[in-house]
Amino acid sequence: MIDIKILRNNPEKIKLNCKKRSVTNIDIDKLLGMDSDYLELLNNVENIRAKRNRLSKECKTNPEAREIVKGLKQELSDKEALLNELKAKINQQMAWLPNLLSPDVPDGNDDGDNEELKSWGDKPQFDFEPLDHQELGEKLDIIDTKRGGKVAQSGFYFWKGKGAQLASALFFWTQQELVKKGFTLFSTPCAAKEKTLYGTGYLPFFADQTYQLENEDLALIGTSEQVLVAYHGDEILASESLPLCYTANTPCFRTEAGSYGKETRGIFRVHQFQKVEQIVFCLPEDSETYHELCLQNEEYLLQQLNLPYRVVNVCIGDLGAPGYKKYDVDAFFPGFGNYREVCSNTNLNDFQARRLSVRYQDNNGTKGIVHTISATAVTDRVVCAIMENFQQADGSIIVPNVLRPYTGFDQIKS
RNA sequence: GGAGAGGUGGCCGAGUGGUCGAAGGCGCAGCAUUGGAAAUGCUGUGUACUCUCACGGGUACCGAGGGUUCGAAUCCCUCCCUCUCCGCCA
Repeated sequence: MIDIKILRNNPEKIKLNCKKRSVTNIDIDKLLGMDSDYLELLNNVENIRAKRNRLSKECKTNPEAREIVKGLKQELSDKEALLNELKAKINQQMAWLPNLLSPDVPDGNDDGDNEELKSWGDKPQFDFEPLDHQELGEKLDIIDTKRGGKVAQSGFYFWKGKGAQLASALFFWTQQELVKKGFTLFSTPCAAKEKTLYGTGYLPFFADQTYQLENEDLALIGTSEQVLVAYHGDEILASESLPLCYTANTPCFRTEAGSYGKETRGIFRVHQFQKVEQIVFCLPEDSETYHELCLQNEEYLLQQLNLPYRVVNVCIGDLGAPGYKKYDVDAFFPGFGNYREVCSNTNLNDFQARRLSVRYQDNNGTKGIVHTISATAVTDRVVCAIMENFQQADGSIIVPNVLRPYTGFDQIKS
């Protein structure tokens, strides 16, 4: 949520931001008009209430006061109804305003315009034609998308046998590494109510991505970010307790409405995947630092796995509405022949925290709204990257050293 | 699923129509006392919105929403949530 005071004091800033982000469904001038109507009416209503409260105290001794207050009732309730209506309309519009942008965010329309910041690792050289993870997975009988479709739907899949062991090893190892780095591990609800999704900015912006449960105010989570950030909703955190660094390993459910084509081959874009997440709550002045720190963690993990990757600074057109600044980390997928996104790391600024009312207070009593960072650690996509990068001529896959203590084997072969 | 109890400020807890934004306690902060601390004493200590250059006002909030009333934490209705016991169960 944008601070409405920014809108009042500097509407041009908000207009420019909307223009940059190609937001056309909000009429800022109309919104401002509604807001000033609202403030005027609010003032009016509060004055009537003040009069009522004053006179009510006299009613015991002064029967005339009672008649005057009775006369105010209808006017007050009419105006209150109008006030509520106006407020709801304003909130509805405000909810669609995208976050402000960091000055670091590059211009651009889509992921092709993202700015590459660095790359790490050597792309593997093969003296054979490398396969993609789907084909490898089928040959080794460790990925089963066919039966995923049979029992659930296309877009669901099974990890099987050593594939499942490899995936479990990756997730467990990642959790351990993050805990070593000071993150608190959570096991979370995998369903969340509307307020939670709204508070984290997934509603209204990504409404078509959520699996809604029938006859319940519940949807399957699209990411543990939704529940981990909302965890501190309506709370005031002591500033000395910050930063709070949280992690969880959960399934993530996404309808992926409208995703077809080559990008969807294999288990790259699916309805359910597993993700280890990094969430940080911090003081506003520290969010840049922790945004970078989460990136370092992502890089550390990929380096430990020895996966070549690049880091990109995501451009305006590819940055979701709640984001203030975002880095993607793309691992190299030899079977696909290109880099593909495995991590995204977003500084959300106070956008979520304002919606959810997550505040801090320091020893002087100064209060403010915290900033949140939401960053991937690893997902199933990283397992796919491991498969494609460490495939051998005979179709087997070498397990990265760091995972061997958790898999109990160093190679997957048919 | 059945039966019961309950939701009040950071926490505990009083409060059944006006003097209640809310006693009392704990916690926290400041001051005094001390070599320093503990203990003790005094003082202060909710949130949000809004008006005002400011000092300082106003409004709202006792789980949520509605109703009754001149006036609701308190009465009525609906919903949500929590706890206890029984049953069932991964």
